[in-house]
Amino acid sequence: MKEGPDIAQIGALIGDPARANILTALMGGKALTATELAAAGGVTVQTASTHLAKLEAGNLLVQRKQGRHRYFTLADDSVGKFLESIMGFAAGRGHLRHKPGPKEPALRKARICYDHLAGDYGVRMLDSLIARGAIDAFGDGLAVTESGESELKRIGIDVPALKSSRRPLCRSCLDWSERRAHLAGSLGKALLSNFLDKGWARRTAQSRSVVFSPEGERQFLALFPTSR
Amino acid sequence: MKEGPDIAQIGALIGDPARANILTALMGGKALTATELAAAGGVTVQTASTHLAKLEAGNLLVQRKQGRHRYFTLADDSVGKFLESIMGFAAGRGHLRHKPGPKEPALRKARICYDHLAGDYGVRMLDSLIARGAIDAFGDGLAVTESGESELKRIGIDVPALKSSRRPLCRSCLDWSERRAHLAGSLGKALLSNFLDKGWARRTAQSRSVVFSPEGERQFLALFPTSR
DNA sequence: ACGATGCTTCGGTTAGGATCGAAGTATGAA
DNA sequence: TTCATACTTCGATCCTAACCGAAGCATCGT
Repeated sequence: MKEGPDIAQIGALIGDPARANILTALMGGKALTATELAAAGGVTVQTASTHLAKLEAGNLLVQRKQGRHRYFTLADDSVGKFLESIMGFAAGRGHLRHKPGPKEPALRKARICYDHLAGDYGVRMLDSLIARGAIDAFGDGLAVTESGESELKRIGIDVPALKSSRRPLCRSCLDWSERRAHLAGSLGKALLSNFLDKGWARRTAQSRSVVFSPEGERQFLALFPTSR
Repeated sequence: MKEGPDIAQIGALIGDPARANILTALMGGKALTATELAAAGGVTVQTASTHLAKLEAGNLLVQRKQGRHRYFTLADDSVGKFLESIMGFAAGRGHLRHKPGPKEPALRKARICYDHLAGDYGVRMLDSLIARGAIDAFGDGLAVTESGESELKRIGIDVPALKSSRRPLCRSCLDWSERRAHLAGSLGKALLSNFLDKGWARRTAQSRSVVFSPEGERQFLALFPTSR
């Protein structure tokens, strides 16, 4: 009858629309204040405050006080991974929004998934890396090949340094819009940072979408050609 | 503001205790009737009926009419995979039941995770297969080696036949009680079926736990020794 | 045809929780 | 010190949805 962990608690936390919107907003990876999250959730600050307290009690969020602001972030990347998996599941089952907003196309093209690149461009990047043999796809898992390591070095990614971190180097992450895998893990994070540092793309203030500059887009597409 | 798929709908479905218990019961992999699920959820049949209708509308369940019975199962193995991931997350965050029931130890030792073996024994089996080189662990992914293929053949598993199915041969599945990976995928399913067919173990009627016979346990432990 | 079983639908009750206005606390700026 | 901003807590309202009793279908056995 009552077996295993209590999934109802977590489900209930995600089940409220305001909280779901708050969590979705935090998937952008940026720390946001309570007021910003209230706007994201479509509720007043009082209401948002209680929601944030509940999410924090449920260990989904952590807060960092800074002056009179309180910045909230997802508790760790396992939460982000977890939420993205729900989104993938939801998208695959037709649990889509009634009204796809104007920002939808931009989101499908390129967006941030916790700390790495997702959307069409994210999928394209991983496909391209696999096609050229820089990354080996082994069942569910991914691994950088030797040739891939030197290739990434040319782009400006120090793979051995990334390996030393406790976090997995490569992980595949199911993309809710494309329904295919994109690259997560410390390498995925490093690649996105790389693009942002080079000025190829920038994060938008309000949304999770990533906007490429014309030149950046050209470079990106040249670097990661489609095999077909 | 409103970006991406609607995770709130799914969260709400899982968020009700009765529904969560129903889903947990169905993780056993067996098709269950509405009446049985009512008992699992701790509610009357009327209430369970409305819950089941909602879960079906949310594409989490499918029903199969058979005479005057209606058998419910999880919609497909992606639902099982998804739910197990929530359980893993919940277990890791201390969202455990207040009262660990008397069946808990049995569940931790060996239980069914949708269609394959989980718990201590499930983890032990995968560890042992990896340690002897029958399965290669490659980042997140798993793959059967050539020597593993012939070894499994001796046990009675036809790996090439399993490969022909669309379903992945090996997948790692995070175990909520052990917090480590066990073997899922068509191979995981085949191994469990194999043990059941041989009479080494049997599924229990009410619970997800798997009970080994004394002789079956001896055989299993001999076949999958711990490396330490 | 008849009753028994399995399940669903209807109606009405109840409880939990989401919500916001208003007041209270903390931090920073002037 | 005084005011403004950021956030939380309190109190009260309101609404959804979970729940069960009772009645209604559907299917099986005899």
